[in-house]
Amino acid sequence: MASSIHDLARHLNISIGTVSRALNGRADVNADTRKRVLEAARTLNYSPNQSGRSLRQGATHSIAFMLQPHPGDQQYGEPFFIPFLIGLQARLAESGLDLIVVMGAPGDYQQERLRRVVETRRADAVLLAWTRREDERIDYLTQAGFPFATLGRSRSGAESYPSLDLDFEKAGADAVDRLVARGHRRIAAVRPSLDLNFGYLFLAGYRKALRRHGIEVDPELIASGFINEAGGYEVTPQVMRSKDPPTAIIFNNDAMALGGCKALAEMGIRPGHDMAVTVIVDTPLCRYFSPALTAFRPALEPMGQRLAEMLLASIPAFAGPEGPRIIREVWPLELVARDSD
Amino acid sequence: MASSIHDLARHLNISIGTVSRALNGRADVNADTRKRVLEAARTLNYSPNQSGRSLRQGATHSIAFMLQPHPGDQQYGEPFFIPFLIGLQARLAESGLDLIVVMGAPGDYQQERLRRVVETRRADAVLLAWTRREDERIDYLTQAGFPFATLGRSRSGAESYPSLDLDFEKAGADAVDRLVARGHRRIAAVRPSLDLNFGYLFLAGYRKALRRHGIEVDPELIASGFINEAGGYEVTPQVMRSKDPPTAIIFNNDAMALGGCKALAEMGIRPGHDMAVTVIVDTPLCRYFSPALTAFRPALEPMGQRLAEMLLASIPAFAGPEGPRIIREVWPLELVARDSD
DNA sequence: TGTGTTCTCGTAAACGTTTACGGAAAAACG
DNA sequence: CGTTTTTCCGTAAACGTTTACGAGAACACA
Repeated sequence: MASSIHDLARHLNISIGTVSRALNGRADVNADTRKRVLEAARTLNYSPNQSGRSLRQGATHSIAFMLQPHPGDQQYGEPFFIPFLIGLQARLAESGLDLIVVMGAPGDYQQERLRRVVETRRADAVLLAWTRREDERIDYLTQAGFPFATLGRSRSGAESYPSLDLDFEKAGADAVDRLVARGHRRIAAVRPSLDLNFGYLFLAGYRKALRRHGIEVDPELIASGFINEAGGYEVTPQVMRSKDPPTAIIFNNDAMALGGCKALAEMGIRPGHDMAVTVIVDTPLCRYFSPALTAFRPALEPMGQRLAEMLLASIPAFAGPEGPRIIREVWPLELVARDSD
Repeated sequence: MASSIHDLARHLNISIGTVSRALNGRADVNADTRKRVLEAARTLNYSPNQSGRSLRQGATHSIAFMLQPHPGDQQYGEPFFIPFLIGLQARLAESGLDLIVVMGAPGDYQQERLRRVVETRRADAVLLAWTRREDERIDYLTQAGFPFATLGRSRSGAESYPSLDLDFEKAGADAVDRLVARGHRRIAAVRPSLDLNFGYLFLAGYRKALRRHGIEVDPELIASGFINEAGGYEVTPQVMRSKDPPTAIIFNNDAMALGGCKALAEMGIRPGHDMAVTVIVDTPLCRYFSPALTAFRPALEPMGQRLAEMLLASIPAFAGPEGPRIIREVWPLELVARDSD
């Protein structure tokens, strides 16, 4: 059924060593022989068995992407990851790498699955998303000496790994700037309760910008909840109970924003009329919601491509001739003004 | 760094054969030895190298999911697949299988990528989505004798493979029934232009139900376009040009519905007031659109789980003691009544 | 005690590659 | 022509497993 390199060698009456060298583009093989080998490979429909290569080379030619669910989140950051995956996979495929997607039950934080991937050498490197402020996965991987990169920053691991993140701090500040310019002074912030790093960055930018405008940061206007619709629905009323309620709310997540808008609607408050609403990470949902939500949009597909590149550049086996490099980048979020503010 | 079975054997002063047998739960190993081996494996942090197992066993312990993009579709059926993937991966993980996600550039129909997966024996089986009426991928896989299952039916391959599909025919009919019951007689249908099988099924149900109600099927009320927002936006006006325009439109896809609603809005037609709108496959977008779109909802996560089960049941190596079975199922879509009809 | 059976384990081959090594032939050079 | 270099290829080991086979020991039974 499956033709092996032996079949090919027998068919050509040469040794398997030569066949392998010809196929792998090594220099020490006659040009004519190489041509014959390549041709025979095509007609015999031969392609090398991956398991064989992996075993011999000690490389699996695949990358594991750990899709990290949260407690209380049933959606896995739903619309966010698909375009990212598209870019990621496209770039990996260029280098002949496959993408293994690993998910887990919400709440286990995937340490177990991660260990399994690493210990069974199932992938040559892993990609982490939803980085936390202190991230034990990063500690584990650095300590194990396993190649990895992250989508998002963290305080763990001494920045000795490639990472690509969005500039949530600037987005938070930009959101405040825009609202202030439109006359708002009482601006609330709704963010995830977990120690997700982007939540901290967002809040830092929010605070900094308020201070820059001479506006006092009011703890009553800051709420945190589960990073999903229910979370937004639950905590948004908190900021409305302030004696001096906000005239604008910045949500750190699309799902929380949708839940928040539902809560607002039940209080008779209409986003875009009675309340300015801004969302930090744009998704299709923001666009189709009514009113369409002003949001900050990431370039997800290019991000996927770029992170794949960065990961590859950090691995000696895949890096170019100039050797492996650790690249860390922070990408901007682009304002998409719509009807909600 | 990585401990192999040899290290374990040396440490225990027994042969690697015994270690392997102990680890794999074979019968011919002393209970005491087995205990010692398992304990040592734990302390030495040993887990078997996947490439080694794969090579020896001729099985990769992974399943490839071919995410099929369409020409003109940049979204890869975006929100649809994430919950499906969650269920799929969860079930596969239970059996120790990894999930490889393969995407491709839109338009190439992925034959090339599929061949690569099959020929390099990168996965033990593949999973196809977006099945077409006549699907060359199915023909290729059956002819190659490669295990696979499909999300969706097809006319190809003589039904000799497991498949899980949604009952688009019944959904199409139910949608018509509901609209007729609400007094509509001029009901339009907007469907994808490609030979996607679910488009045929939907249209068949639509036609059948109309006839059952004694309503003539008017070709002017049926339009097809690219299965994305732009496609819906482009072709929806066609059905409005009829001398006797529709009072209701059934969209076969959420993205097309959104595009269609945009076109309607530009004509001053408000879904839910001047026009009843129904969508066959519900997504979060339908829920948050304004007006919220009445839609038929699939149970995506259970579907993922079930299809994984069905695929495993069809593979001798993974099937239970009663041997491999080909299972084909059709699941219902559940009506979610909202504000658009 | 002799024979047959059962338990348990070691030996070694095999899976399909890649690659270090060495050697024969050809080419280059004096 | 003799020597050195280059070109090309075959040999065989290695990667880490699993497993067929056989053998020794222990046991059961007559």
